[in-house]
Amino acid sequence: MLDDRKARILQAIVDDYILTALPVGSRTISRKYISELSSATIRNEMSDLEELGYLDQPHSSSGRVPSYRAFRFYVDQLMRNSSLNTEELKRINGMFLSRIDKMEELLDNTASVLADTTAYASLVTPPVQKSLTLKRVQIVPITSGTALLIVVTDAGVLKDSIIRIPEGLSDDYLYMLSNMLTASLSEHSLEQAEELVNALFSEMGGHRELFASIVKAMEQRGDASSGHIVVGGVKHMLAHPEYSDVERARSLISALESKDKLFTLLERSGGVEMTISIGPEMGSPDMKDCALVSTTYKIGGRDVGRLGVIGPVRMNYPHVIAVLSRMREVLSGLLDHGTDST
Amino acid sequence: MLDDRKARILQAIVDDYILTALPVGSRTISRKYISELSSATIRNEMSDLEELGYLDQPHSSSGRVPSYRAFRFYVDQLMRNSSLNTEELKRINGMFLSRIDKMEELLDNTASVLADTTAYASLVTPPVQKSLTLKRVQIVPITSGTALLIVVTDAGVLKDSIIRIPEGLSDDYLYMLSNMLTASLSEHSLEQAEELVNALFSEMGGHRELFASIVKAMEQRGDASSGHIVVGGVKHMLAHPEYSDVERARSLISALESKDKLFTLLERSGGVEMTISIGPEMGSPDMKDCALVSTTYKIGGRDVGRLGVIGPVRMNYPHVIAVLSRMREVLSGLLDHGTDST
DNA sequence: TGTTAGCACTCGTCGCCATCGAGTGCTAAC
DNA sequence: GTTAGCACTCGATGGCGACGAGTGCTAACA
Repeated sequence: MLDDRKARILQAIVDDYILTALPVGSRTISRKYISELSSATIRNEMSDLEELGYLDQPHSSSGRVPSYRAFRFYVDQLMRNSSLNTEELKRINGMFLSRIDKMEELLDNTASVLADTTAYASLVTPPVQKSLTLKRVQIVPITSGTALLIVVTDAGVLKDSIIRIPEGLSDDYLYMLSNMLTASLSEHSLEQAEELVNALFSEMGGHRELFASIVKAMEQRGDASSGHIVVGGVKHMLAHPEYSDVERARSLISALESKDKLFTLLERSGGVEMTISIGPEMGSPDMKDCALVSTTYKIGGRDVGRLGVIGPVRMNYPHVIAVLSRMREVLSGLLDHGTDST
Repeated sequence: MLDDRKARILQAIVDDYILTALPVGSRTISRKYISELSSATIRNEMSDLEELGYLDQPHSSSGRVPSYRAFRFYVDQLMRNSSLNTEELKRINGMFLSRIDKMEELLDNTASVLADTTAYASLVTPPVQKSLTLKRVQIVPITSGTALLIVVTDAGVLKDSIIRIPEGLSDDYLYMLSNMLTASLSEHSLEQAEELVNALFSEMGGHRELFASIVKAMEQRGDASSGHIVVGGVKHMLAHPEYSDVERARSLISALESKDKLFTLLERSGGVEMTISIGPEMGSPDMKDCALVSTTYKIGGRDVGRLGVIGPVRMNYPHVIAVLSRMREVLSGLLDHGTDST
């Protein structure tokens, strides 16, 4: 643990570094942040902080740069809450205004707003409804051998998929079957669906493959990893000096285009309300000078998806956290009306 | 028009420039491409070509760089067809192998393969079915005030959207209505849908708003601009030396993130089978050192969507064209089975 | 008349060096 | 324990000369 003065100096260094991305010197701290102390005193403290692993020195006669450990400490102990100004609130609330019918579009919008208000890159996962309550199941024939399985939950129709059906089933049979499925699944969660469908099958008999493909489609449905991830605001990343080196920019963009990697990144923090991963904690070497702040959003009180912001390690954490908090509220509110979909 | 020798020299210059991205000198041409001519002769010709506007000279004692006009000429007159090697064919055909149920996923895959085999960025638009034949229409209730309108065409279910419905309609009424809609719309095109729905309304009477929202949803459906665009392989762009300048990279990525811009870009070339836009032809100043090669893909013999490749102006056009041609065949073939969807 | 060898000239790139200044560590005085 | 002072470090900046790729021009040649 650091004593008060060291913590205060470390905070000043991190604050300044977040602002400028330049190594911070003792004189700067003394003049701009802690005028009661002379630069010499601060120099001594900085020397200690370096020894403790909180600061790095790019070369022996330059200012100090906060290490990953300093940011960890900053995030855990030093950081103060930030609040949004009215303009930012207005922009976020603006998402309410335009009626959005398609989930796809809502996610794209969310990603843009998130990226533009933070000036970093953003990640948004579509909602997964493993735990959502089923409202209705309907099978709509497409061709003679295929049909569309539509699953409506309390959060709207979140996805739909193609299933194979035996040839020669009449529309009315499928309609009837849909009604029976709806009757037996309604108000249950997707997790319970499999056994309920099987129960219905053993009761009704009939087309084994049909029931099997329904079960399979529902399983896929609950599996979040099949869903993709919306990425926004990559352009903002290139504006930060840490990416003035094209090689770095390239590997970052590479990482941001690998949806799988992003997915495990978001998934790792599970349902935790607000998670921060910094530098090496990101796992991937491509992202070792990035940080990710992510949060969940809810439908009907249950976590169904994640919002995240990826920025450089020296990102403005308090602001990002404030934006994310607000966004999750807005998005959760929007989705809880249960009328939006696809 | 250029005489044979000038054309040959221009071709050599463009070829070399495409390979190296460096200004090309007369000696290089003489040694590597046209050994029957001395560098001095080529120098004279190059001087002429510069006068004619086909070459630029970055500074007075450096080699020549092909101008936009040279690339136009190259593309229109000089370029020879290229064919794909077996490895590339294998990769493209690999898209067939994994059974893909979701349109979303198919498009993502297409974009990745397209980007990775060309090593440029790729664009893919989802199919639009203005001209497709309707097979079935079904209204699936979601909540008491909303329903999902599902439109099945000969290319599968391409999209579906939420409509408002009057409260208190029974499921069976909607099912009946769906069957009537299907009966009257089936085998007609989406363009004709509006009047047919209106005709059905005046025949049946009843819920005016319901019919209105069906018409509205179908209109939106046919409107391609509502669909989004899948972009892939942005990482490849940063590997090219023209984007070693971060500012340029930033404005390119900015452009690639603005789906609207991309959309008009693709739309402009309408249904033309293979279009090439070079540099200034791209319209946007953000993309003035890019080129776009784009093509259509078909469902049931009709153009429904576009594939495009965005690269630097000095991109490998013959190869890109070969890849695009093959991709459109594969994709069209895949979609023509009519069983893939959402 | 078209082609080519030769040559002077241009101009960007690279490496070298001196200068500058931000920032440090250390010492000595307060 | 704090601070003023000072020598020192080291990256950044800018000037300078050497280098070389490439040019345009001229004169000789087929």
